[in-house]
Amino acid sequence: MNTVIWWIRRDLRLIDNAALKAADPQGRLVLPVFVLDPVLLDKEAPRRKAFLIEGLRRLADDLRHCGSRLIVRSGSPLDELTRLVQETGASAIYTEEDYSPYARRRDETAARHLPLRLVAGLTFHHPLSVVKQGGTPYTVFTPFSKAWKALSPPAAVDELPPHFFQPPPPDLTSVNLPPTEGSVKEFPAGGEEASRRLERFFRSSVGKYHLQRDRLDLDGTSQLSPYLHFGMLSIRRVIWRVQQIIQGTPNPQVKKGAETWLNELIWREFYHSILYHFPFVQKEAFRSDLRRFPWRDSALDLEAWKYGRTGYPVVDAAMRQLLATGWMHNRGRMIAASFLVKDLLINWQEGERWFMQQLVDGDLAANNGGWQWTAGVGTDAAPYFRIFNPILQGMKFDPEGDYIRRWVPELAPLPLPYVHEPWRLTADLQQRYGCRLGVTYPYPIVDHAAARERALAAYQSARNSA
DNA sequence: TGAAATGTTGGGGCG
DNA sequence: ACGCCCCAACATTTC
Repeated sequence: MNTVIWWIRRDLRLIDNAALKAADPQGRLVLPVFVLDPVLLDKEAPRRKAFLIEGLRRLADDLRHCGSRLIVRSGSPLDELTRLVQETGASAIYTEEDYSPYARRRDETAARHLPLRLVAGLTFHHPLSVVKQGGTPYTVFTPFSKAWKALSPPAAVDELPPHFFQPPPPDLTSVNLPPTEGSVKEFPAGGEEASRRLERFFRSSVGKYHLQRDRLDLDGTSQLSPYLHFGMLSIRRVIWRVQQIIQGTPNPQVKKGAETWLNELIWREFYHSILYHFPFVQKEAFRSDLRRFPWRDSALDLEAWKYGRTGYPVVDAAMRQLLATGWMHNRGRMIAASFLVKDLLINWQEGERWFMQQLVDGDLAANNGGWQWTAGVGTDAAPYFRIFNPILQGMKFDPEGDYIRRWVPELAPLPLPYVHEPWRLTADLQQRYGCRLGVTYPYPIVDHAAARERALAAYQSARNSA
């Protein structure tokens, strides 16, 4: 019987998996293989590693139920796959194409030595198919999204996993998955959980998404990003479903919410496309005129930001949510990022690195794109003078202060105006609420009004000297 | 996917 | 009744 390998990387699912389908488990002996690559895993953030390993366990269970077995190997993918092809006589290796720079180098090398078949699936539309006349890529979101929407969608989705696999030969060795040190309790891994969340989001939140998505104190977002990052959920299936809602709903509110959410998914597609076409953004700013910039070098301020001790409640709440859960509300990401870059004037790449170390959904394309956007150095970036006021952002998107109280417990007793501006507490009030400024909660590490002027001046001079 | 500064308007208090 | 001023509310411009 013809034997092929399904090389699993960021597509940890059986439902609607294009690479798996191309491997054809109904017609051939498909060997599901995951290679623990030390180049990737040794520097992977602990939380993402735990999420990945747990996801592999779930996938192994799912495969067992389909009569198969997950083969896990450890080492360089090229070596391990070469060995597997020799051991099994596999005629082809099917795998989902990954657009990140390391993955592309790895796969190019593998393709020179092995019968590698790359199958699209990481994004709904391949970055090469959303391009301008003449084939040049878009660098501005709105025209990108227009072109994206004008494309005809890929083939229909498989809503069920393949029922039956040929079992791999029993003597084929597989290493144990490493033990996971502390799972991510807010995000149980696996396709089943991902599907449950998708259905819950469609049932209860998508219709209000446009109204609630920016509210830090509400659960208005889908929280699907970790699952999409590792392909525990098919982006194709997700987008199919949301398009069905947009076209099928008689309710204009639901339609609006679904359209707004789809737009966010298109941002994901956009940043994957940017990374694909401009891989250098991993290392430097997209805009060459802002690559040399007078960033401040303050280890102390950076630490205060990382651990939620800036003295600005909404920033600290967001940073502590990240530290505690591995996830941060999107509005929080923008506020915290703006604060690091504009108020502290610290290099956006420091923030990018910290987010990647902490986020369970950390994704090179999306995280890098978001940071470059905030810093105003990327494609279609926020203008340099767009500086978030952390107090106003807090009052607007956490109107009752509940998000702050949840993540910054020392501010929990404070009533409304003070929870956003604790530095305004008089000595008497500090006494009453058990909040001692400079002791239980820090004074602001910068004055926002002054920091704003400083940032404007720095960006002005960088523009002038470029 | 901002915010602050500046400009404009119009209602009301008041001499 | 009238004109003047104040200022809130809104609009526009600027960073």
